[in-house]
Amino acid sequence: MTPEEIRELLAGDAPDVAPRLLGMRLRSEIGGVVTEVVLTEVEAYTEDDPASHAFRGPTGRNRAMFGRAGLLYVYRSYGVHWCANVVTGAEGSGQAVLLRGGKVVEGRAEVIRRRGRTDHLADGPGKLCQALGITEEHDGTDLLGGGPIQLLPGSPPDTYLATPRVGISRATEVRWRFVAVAGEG
DNA sequence: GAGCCGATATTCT
DNA sequence: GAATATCGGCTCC
Repeated sequence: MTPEEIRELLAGDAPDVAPRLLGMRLRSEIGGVVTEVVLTEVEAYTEDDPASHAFRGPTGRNRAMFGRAGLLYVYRSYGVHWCANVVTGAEGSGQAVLLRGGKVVEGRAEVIRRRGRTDHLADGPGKLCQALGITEEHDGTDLLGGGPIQLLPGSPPDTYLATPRVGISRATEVRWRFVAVAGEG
């Protein structure tokens, strides 16, 4: 799968794109140090979704969500953690897929150093960002343009679950959280 | 393992 | 002033 093919895939709607991100790899190269995870848990957020940051239109924080498919949207959660999303859909539509968790496959020693522990390295959105060193400086960067944060093809899981999303109070009935079950890499 | 709680930027009421 | 797309440390099983 080429970067062009991934971009084409990401131009679809977030709920369709999200499960296809499972098994793909997210790689970061910061200061010459490479760390990489395989994505195992994601959530879709769309333009007409009351739980989405884009629901009330563009703001200073969410402007990256309205860019072209394949951009990275980074926001601060609870004033403490960073969370990363892949922008999907047509430019200006305000969709994204939240990257909720992954499995470290490269640069494990560096991830342990960044996280300050040896377990639960990237099993949550804030942890995944800390593991890869993703911060506000990467907000709006292109994941398919050879930048420091890259989305690469991988092996899709054998199966995945679709469940309600986590940590939200509106539109809780849609099952737009996708979790890899087996063969995640 | 489950439940409580503090940290705190951005947005909304 | 309140809520939020969280996490880690603590307590009590």
